[in-house]
Parts: sequence; structure tokens; C-alpha cells
Amino acid sequence: MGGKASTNGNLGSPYKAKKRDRRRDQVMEAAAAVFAEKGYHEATTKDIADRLGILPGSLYYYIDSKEAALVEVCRRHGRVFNANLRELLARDLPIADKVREGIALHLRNNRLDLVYSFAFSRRALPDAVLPEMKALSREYQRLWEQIFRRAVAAGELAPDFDSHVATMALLALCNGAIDWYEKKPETEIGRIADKFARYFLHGILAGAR
Amino acid sequence: MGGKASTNGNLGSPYKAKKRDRRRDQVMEAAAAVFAEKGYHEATTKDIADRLGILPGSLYYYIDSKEAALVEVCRRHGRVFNANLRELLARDLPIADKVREGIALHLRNNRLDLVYSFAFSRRALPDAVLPEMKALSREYQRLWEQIFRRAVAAGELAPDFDSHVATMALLALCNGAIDWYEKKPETEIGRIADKFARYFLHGILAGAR
Amino acid sequence: MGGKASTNGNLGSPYKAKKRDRRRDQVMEAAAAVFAEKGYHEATTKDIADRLGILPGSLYYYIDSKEAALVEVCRRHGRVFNANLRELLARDLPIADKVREGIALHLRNNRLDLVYSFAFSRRALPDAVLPEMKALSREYQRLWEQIFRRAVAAGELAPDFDSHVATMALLALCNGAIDWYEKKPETEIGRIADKFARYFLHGILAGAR
Amino acid sequence: MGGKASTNGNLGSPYKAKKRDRRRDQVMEAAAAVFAEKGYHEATTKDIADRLGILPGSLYYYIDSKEAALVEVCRRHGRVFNANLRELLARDLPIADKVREGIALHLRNNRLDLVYSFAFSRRALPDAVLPEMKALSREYQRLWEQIFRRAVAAGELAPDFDSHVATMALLALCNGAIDWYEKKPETEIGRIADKFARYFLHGILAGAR
DNA sequence: TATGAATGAGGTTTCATTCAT
DNA sequence: TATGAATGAAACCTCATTCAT
Repeated sequence: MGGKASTNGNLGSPYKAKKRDRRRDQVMEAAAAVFAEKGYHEATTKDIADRLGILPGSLYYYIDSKEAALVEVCRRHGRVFNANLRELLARDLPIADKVREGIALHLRNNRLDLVYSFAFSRRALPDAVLPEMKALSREYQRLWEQIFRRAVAAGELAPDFDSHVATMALLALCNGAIDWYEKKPETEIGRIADKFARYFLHGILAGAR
Repeated sequence: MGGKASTNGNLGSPYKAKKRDRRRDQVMEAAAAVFAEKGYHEATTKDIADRLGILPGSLYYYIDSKEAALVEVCRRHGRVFNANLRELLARDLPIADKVREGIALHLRNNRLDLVYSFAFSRRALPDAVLPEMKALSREYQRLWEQIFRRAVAAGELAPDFDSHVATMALLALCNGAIDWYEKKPETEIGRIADKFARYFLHGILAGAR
Repeated sequence: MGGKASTNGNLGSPYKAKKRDRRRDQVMEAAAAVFAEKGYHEATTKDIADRLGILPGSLYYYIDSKEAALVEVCRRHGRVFNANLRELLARDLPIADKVREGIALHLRNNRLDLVYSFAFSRRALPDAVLPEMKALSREYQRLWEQIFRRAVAAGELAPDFDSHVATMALLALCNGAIDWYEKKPETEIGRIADKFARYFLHGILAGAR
Repeated sequence: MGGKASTNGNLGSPYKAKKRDRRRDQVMEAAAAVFAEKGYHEATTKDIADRLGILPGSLYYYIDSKEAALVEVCRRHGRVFNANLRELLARDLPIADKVREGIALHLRNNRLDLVYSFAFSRRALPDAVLPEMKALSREYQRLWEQIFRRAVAAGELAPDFDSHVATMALLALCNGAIDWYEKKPETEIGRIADKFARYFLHGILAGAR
């Protein structure tokens, strides 16, 4: 500002800015992948750098610290999760379908690193961003609860249905499943989601005498 | 290993041996607690030593390495998990009760360190012991599957019931719930287990219409 | 405390404690010497460790951080400076002798690393300890000012003598001289101090026509 | 190096050369300011570049290295110091006025970066240029000594006056005062210089009984 | 003339581990 | 049975510097 003596104004050239942002995205993706694979503390900056074909020190051209990278990864993924669910909430579907789709979305995103980066790395998040992260997390819960509550209001679920505990159970189910399907092919996820949804909706006793 | 005690000839003195074993148990408990609380990589030998009132170096009188301690902790806990479930399998109870009890057992044990030590620290286990650990883990699964299969055979569950996926769902539900109940008072766990069991047995749609 | 299970009470054994403290003193001396020689930022933990014949990491058995070592070095040296001057203040001497002795003391202590550790490393001190360090520094100034003020009261100095500026000048003279005598033999320092004192007391015009 | 300008044949164009030199001067000024403010080692190339509104890498169009910049800064400032003093030496003034003016000049220049760049960064200078830098420094001393010796010859100072030690004292006084006046307004410097000169000339006992 | 992206050396620090006592 | 002192590897990070564009 003021003192900047740059002769050509291409500093903020949209082309270059975009290119740089793309590289930043790659760095974040690499960080997310490594955090997901190894967990935050076990992940080293060398792991992330290796995935990008650069040296660890070079990462710091794009990030301020490993911790700051975690924060951003969590933020980004948390927003995607919430956006997806918000969209689902707005759609006009029977509760069974919403649950099925919601579970599938969650599992598919889980796969894209989130559970480990977000849910399970929470202990590594700096205090300063905890409120923000907790807000993202609560927002996700609230969206699920709203899905259930609307179904109650529409008579799809019993009037005394406990939307809160149901949400907890659903999230536990999805989050706990990560180890279970992480090596399955993408196509399998749909089938797993279907089965999980069926249990969640009807219970294991359904069809029994 | 074997050579450690070669200096005093009468190492086998049953009294001394027992006393030393008791101390060893304390060390393992301390390690388990710390691993559970912080995760394997974040846990330091100082954390464990502090809990015992000794210095980190002194730990090595009882353990060969931090990693070896993890292995043993996982082994011990895995065996407890399996023993509990084996006992439950042998009891003569309707499937609904077995599921309810099994979930409660799992959640209670989760609390006692296992999920974090065993399930979530698995990535830290050395390759050499992975087969053993996976065997313990598979044994646990198999026991649950057997519970379900016997219920199928007894006509309590539908003939086409998928015991395998049901087990996966149940484990996912229990493991994923750790964050959710870890700060609740011990007495709450029973109630949470009940609710989880109800969902798992009857589904969220039960009572609707 | 409480949980400490040490069987013998030799933890706080005065002999061992003293030995450990002596080693800590050596570490601090090494740090002070290196800070003095190179300045805080140019000094590396390797420099300090080399001087002690250990590895850089081993330093952290005695210190919490390089910065914490600086703080302690400054604290220790600052206290010595003040203690010396307080003693001088209490003695019954004509002002000229006090100035001469005070300058000699300062120069001799300078030699023992202080100026570079304390005065010139101030920019490296963490904010949290700045008040303490400034207090030490102000105390030193105040002691000098008191020396001058007593001389004024005793009629040794003119009634309108500005003790504050005189102190500043004296400190500037002493601090600025470090480069000048740092390679001189110890015996020289006395002579330099004498000459500085003479200038400071009588000015360069003394003896002139 | 030599090849840099080989692409345009008319590199010697006086206009362009002048423009580039001006920019080079700006770079040196920026470097001097940053070295003075933070000290050589704490100063980063980014600090210097920021002050110029460019990126660190761009500096290398003007300088060969950070160290080379320090050398040049020291050289330039040393020459200014010496030139100023040489001029003062040539003037026809009583010794008291010369001392007063010389101190004021020194303090004012100190302010403009020198003490920190030159005197206190000397430890950072590469061996190859140390002789040159020491020569500049010695020249400055010698000029002061000459000032005193002429005063001796003119009978303004006592015949046995020690010009050498007096010079050392004067320089110590000035250099050591930097912390003391660096935050004072420019106008204060004149007054401080006056007081310092008075002490230096007449001593603190002047006016005392 | 300057940018953007990267390098690589070096710095502080942590920590599991060892070993004499 | 435990301590005290140290090791050494590896981690995160900084920064002067380079070079294609």
C-alpha cells in the first residue's frame, strides 16, 4: 500500500491468482489425505510434501503451519458436509429416502478424508478455532435433527421420536464405519449405505417373526 | 527378555515374581489409560511414568519399548473384550437382550480405554503383531456373528438375515459413539446403551404410522 | 507428591540436588558466555552444547528453551550487578572513589558477559519478563543516582547536579566501552577504569590552561 | 555477474545506469534501516523487500547476498562518518566546540542506523572485508585523536593529555548511549549531546566545591 | 525489472531410549 | 528398583537464495 512500487499491475492478475489458488487447493488436499490416512499427529510435513513432490520446507510457501493446515482442512470439509446436508434437507423426499441418501453422502465424504481430519483430529485443534469447529459440527447435527423433526411433524415418525438421540446414533453409525469400508471399492459404498439405512430405519428385527 | 534376570539365581521365587507382576500390571494400566486419553502418538513415556510416580527411564525395567507396551495393552484389552462376549454368547437369552447387554458391555469397555487403545491406535501397531491383533479383532466379530446366527437358527431373526453386515453396523454404532458419551457419567451409559439397542433392534420407524 | 512411590527418600538428597544445581549453573554459564560472544540470535543451542561437551538436545534436560535460558542469564547477571552496586552504595567513601570503584566493577562484570546478555539482548526478551528485566535495569540506575544524590547532599557535588543525566552518561560510557577492552588482559581493566573515572570526574580539560 | 546486461547492447546508457543506481541506493537504504532496527541476523530479506514493496527474490537483482548488502551498508556509513569528522577537523574551532559538535554529529548519525549496522553488527561481517571495515573504524578513531592532538599542540589541552584513551572514552560514551536516546525526539539529541559534551569536557565535579 | 515457486541448509525442540550408579 | 544424565533421530519451521518466466 502506498509504498508498493510495482510497475505493472499484474500482481493480482486473475489468471495468476487462480493458478496459485489451485496449487493451494492441492496442498490442502494433500494435507487432508495425509491427515486422514495417519491422523494429525502421526502425519508429518514430509508426508504431505512427498505427496506433492516438493520438500517439506516448501509447504510453508502455502501454509503458515501444520496446525493451520489442519484448521483449514477441517473448515473446508466441515462446510462441504453441511452444504450437502442442507441441500438434502431442502429436498422433498420421504424420511426413509432422506436417511438413505444422507448416510450415503456421509459415507462418501468420510471417504474423502473427513472423519479422520475433522471428527478424530479434534484433539489437535488449537483452542482459538475450537468454537468455529464446534459450530460447524453442531450445525451438522442440527441439520440432521431438523430432518427428523420435520418427519415427526409430517407424521412420518412417532410423535415422541427423540430426534437428538437418533442423530447421535446415526452419526455414531456412520463415523464408526470408517475402518470397515475404507478399502472397499467406491461402488460398494452405495450398498453399505443402503444396508445401514435399512437397519437404522427398521432395525434388525424387521422381517422376523 | 529371558536374560534379564540371569544375575540372581533364584528369580523364580514365587513371592517376588508375583510382586513384580503386579507392578507390571500397574504399568500396563497406566499405559492403557494414557494411550486411551491421548492416543498412542501423543502419549509420551513421561505421561505414563508420571502416572506411576516414577521417571520415564524407569519404565524400561518393565517394558521393552513404548510400542511393546501398546501391543500388550491391545492384547490384554482384546482378550477381555472377547472373553466378555464369549460369556454372553453362552448365556441363554433372547436376542434382544443379548444385543442390549452386548452393546452395554462394549460401551463400558470402550470407556475403559479400548477404542482408543485398540481400534484407533491400530495404525501404530508394528507389522509383526498385526496378524495377532487382527485375529483378536476378527474373533470379536465372529462372536457377534455367531450370536446373530444362533438367533437366526432359533427363528428369532429372519432366515435371510445378514449376520455379517449386522455385526459391522453394530460395531460401527458402538465405536463411533465414543466421543458422544465419553464425558457422561457412568450411570448414563446404561441408558445410552438401551437406546442404541432399541434403534438397532427396531429401527427408528418403530412406533410410527 | 502423594502419588510418588519412591521407596527411598534420596530424591531430594542434598548432595544430589547440589550436584544437579552445579551442572545447571554450568549450563547457564555456558549460555551466558555464548550469548555474550555472539549475541542471543546468533548464538545457537549447538554453540552452548559444544561448550559443555554435550549434544544440543541434551540441553533441554536443564532448560526449557533457549529463550528461557536467556531470561535466567539476564536475571542472574542483573542481580549480581545490583548487589555489587548496593554494597558500594553502603560504603563510606568520597564520591570520586565510589565512581572509580563503580566503574571498575561495571567493567569487570561487563567482561563476565553481562552487557551483551542483558543490555544488548533486550530485544530478544519475551514480553512476559520484560517488566522484571526493566525493573532490574531501573534498580541499577536508581542505585547510581542515589550515589550521586548522596554526594550532592554531602556537598561533594554541586547543588544543581543532574544525577539522572550523569547516570546515563556513566552507563553509556561503561556500556559503550565493551568492544574496546574485551580483548585486554584482566589487569588492564583497572587502569582503563581509572582513566574513565578521571575523565568522568574531571573532564578532559582538567589540567589544561 | 558480468553477463547480466549482455542482452541489450547499450547497457551503458547513462540515463538507465543512473536510474538503476538510484534504485540501488534505495535498496541499500532499506537494508540499512532494517539492519539498524533489528540487527543483522534478525533482519530478513523479506523485511528489506517489504520496505521497498517488492518480493525478497527481487532483491537479488540489486544485491549479491544479504551479507554483501551489510558490507556495503557498513562501507557507506563508515565513509559518511569519516567524511563528517574530517570536515570538522578542518574547521577552525576551539576544542570544546569541536567536541560538542563531534558528539552531536555522532549521535545524529548513530540514529541513522550506524551503530547497529556497523559497530554492533561487526560480528556478522565476513572475514574478507574485515580489514576494510577495521580500517574505516580506525580512521574514525584517528581523526578524533588528531582533533585532540591538535588541541594539545595548540595548548588547549594539557601536554600529557592521552588522546588515545580520550578517544576511546568519547566513542564509548557515544556508542553506549544509543539505547538511551533512540526514542527521544530529534530535537532532544542536541541537548543530550550538549550535556554529554559538558561532562566530557569538564567532568561531573565541575562547579563542585 | 520483478514475480512465483521452490530449494536446502540449518535452527530449536521433543522424546524414546540407554546405561552407569 | 529406580534415578540422572545423556543420546540421537526426527519433527516443525525459517530463510537466504535460485531460476524460469
